[in-house]
Amino acid sequence: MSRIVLDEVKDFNLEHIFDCGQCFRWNAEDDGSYTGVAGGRAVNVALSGKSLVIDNATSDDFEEFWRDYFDMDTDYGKIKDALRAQDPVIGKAIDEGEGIRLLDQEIWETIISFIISANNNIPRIKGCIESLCENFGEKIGRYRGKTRYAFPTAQKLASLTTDDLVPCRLGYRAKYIINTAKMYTKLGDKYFEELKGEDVSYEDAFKKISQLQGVGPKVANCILLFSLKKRDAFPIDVWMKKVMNHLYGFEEEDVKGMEKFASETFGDVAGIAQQYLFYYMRNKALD
DNA sequence: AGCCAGGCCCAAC
DNA sequence: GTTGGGCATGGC
Repeated sequence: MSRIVLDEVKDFNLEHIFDCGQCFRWNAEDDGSYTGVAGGRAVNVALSGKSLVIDNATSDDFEEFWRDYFDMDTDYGKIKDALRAQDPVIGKAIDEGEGIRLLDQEIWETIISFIISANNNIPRIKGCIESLCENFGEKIGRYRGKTRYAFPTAQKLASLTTDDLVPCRLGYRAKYIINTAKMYTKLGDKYFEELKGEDVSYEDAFKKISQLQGVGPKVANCILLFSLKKRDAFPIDVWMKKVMNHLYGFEEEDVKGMEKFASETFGDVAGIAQQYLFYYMRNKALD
């Protein structure tokens, strides 16, 4: 079984990366490593000292997929310094989740995952997604004692009815998923992939993604941030409302004010700031 | 037991 | 353009 090792990894903490709410298919092992599936590849990721070990991956896999997935070519140290310099308050949130990185996730999977996330809790979101994969995803093979499945394709989900999705316990989201699958296959992969481009603005991508059923402002911002490389996207959910109230004194209903503040203070890396803040609020026992 | 969860849709202002 | 009720399901 192949594995690859990267030395001298910086600004990289597995718990911070996988537990900051951006992804749902990674699970911690007893030894602190994480096992998950992305890009149709099942791997285990471990950090030993400053070395990142990706098990069940080749160097070709790394160059083709994992390098971008883990955003290895971005200097988070520089971003964190800039955020601290810009705002005195965010430092303690950064301290709490200093090893967060924004994963570059697949668009289709991210769209569906965050439609499922609406008015839902994280353990149940993960369960729904795994169920979707086991029922309708392509079998990848056995790895570490379990059969692993890819995320189901848009074509596959577009061919289903809400009755087919009953075992996944998606509730009222099932029809959104099927309608969005149909819309996605109609528009085509390319339509969405192009939204990743630096020449596509946040506003343009936001409007296009918001056409999908089940995608409101919050979900759209998550899709933009986690799969369309729009690092200025600043998703505001109930946890963000809490932390923005706690750290900055915003009224929890003042979403507009929070967005304005984020844009003015954190600028084109507002989404990265958002990740530190979200992680801080969810994991830190507040005073 | 009852409130809540990474909100959205849709109708009614 | 904004506001509010309704919403499947199950975690805690």
